[in-house]
Amino acid sequence: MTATRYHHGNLRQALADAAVAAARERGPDGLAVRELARSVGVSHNAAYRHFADRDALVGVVADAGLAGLVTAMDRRLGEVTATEPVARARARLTALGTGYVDFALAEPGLFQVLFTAYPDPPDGSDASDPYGMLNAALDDLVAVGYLDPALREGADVTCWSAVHGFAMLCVGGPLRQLPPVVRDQALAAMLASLDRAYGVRAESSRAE
Amino acid sequence: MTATRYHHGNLRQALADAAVAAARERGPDGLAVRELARSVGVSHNAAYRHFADRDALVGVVADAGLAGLVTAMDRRLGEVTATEPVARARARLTALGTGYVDFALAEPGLFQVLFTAYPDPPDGSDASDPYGMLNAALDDLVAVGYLDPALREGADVTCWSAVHGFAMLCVGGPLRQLPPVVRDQALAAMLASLDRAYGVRAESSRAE
DNA sequence: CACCGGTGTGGACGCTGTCAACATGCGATC
DNA sequence: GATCGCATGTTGACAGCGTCCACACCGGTG
Repeated sequence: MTATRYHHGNLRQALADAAVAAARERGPDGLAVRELARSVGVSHNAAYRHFADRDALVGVVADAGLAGLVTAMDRRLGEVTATEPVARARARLTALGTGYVDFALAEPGLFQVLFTAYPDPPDGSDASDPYGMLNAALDDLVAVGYLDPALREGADVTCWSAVHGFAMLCVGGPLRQLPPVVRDQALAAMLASLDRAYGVRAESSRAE
Repeated sequence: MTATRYHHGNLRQALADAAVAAARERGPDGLAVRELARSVGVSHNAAYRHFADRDALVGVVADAGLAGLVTAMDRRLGEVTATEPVARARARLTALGTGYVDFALAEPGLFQVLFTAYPDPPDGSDASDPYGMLNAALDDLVAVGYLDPALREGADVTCWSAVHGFAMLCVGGPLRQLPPVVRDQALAAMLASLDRAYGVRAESSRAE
């Protein structure tokens, strides 16, 4: 335990912890540098020895949120029991979406902070990033022959958009009052729609 | 012209106009009561004769945003030329989505303000409300025989989520840097996916 | 003409983020 | 082992914010 190292404690970590706690309870607006400093028993401005400005502190909370999001998605991924390749790949895509919304609903404060300060444009190939996880799942869906390769491009943005929009509408958005039961049914219907949209061969996508 | 009626002008309208202008240029954070008062040449606190608090002023901007959103959706609706009922209903749903994103990208500030203060839970039956417009389009899709009635429930939330999520990710979100061309293609792909998901008969939605 | 109430003003309080100057004490150096 | 430097923490200040209160104005009503 290297708790009380320097002058007082290891302030940086203490502030980060307090910031995450505050964000969980009161969302993005609950993150005030002065109040956090006060809450860890240190005078204002001390925080500025460890964080360039408020945004840097928010960034740390965003990182924590991102980690939580990944964890929630991983948890759902782990619950997939199907072994038949196609069924498994489809279930895994749905699991990712469910985990995403799980996190948003369980940690609305962190979720909101995360998307006011998302750690820069994801390249989509990092498997420890939500976007990377999604891409991997979609690639897998192609590999097992369920997703038409012609529909692969843009599928990532489509899936992310659907799930993200659902979360945003339900967390502080216009659908915030939706009863949990209805909400869960709507989510299931949405994920089923995506599954359906991607399981169909391209010839039926003729427009006009 | 009833411009200078009372003491000075009709302050309420002047403040509302200034607020909308500020929101357009600098988003939700650009809405400061004191600054708005200053910008219309009146001392701070004067605004409090016309708006209970800052939230009330933000609400006015949100209303303006909502109106703009409806206008953008209506515009796209008006561009639909198809006459064959099924093709027309499908095109109208896609048009609504396109209009929604049009507005978000053209007026990111208003769009963001709108969704930090959405005028209370929409009941979905008002045809001058975006959610109502969406529901009407979906009902129409059922009426013309394209959308399976069994899939109608939840379709509203699915469509709204997809389009809203796309807008949020592209406006200040992780996908804010997406090149416009790629962005437009992704949107088209998403709308096509929704169209596909709803045009398919239910028997293919068997899971597991 | 007097007055009353809707409207605008000025001042104050407490909160915020951030900068500058000052104090403190750990750890490396002589 | 004493000393010095630098990272760390403190105090004070400034500008900006939202909001409350007391006061000033002025137009329409009695």
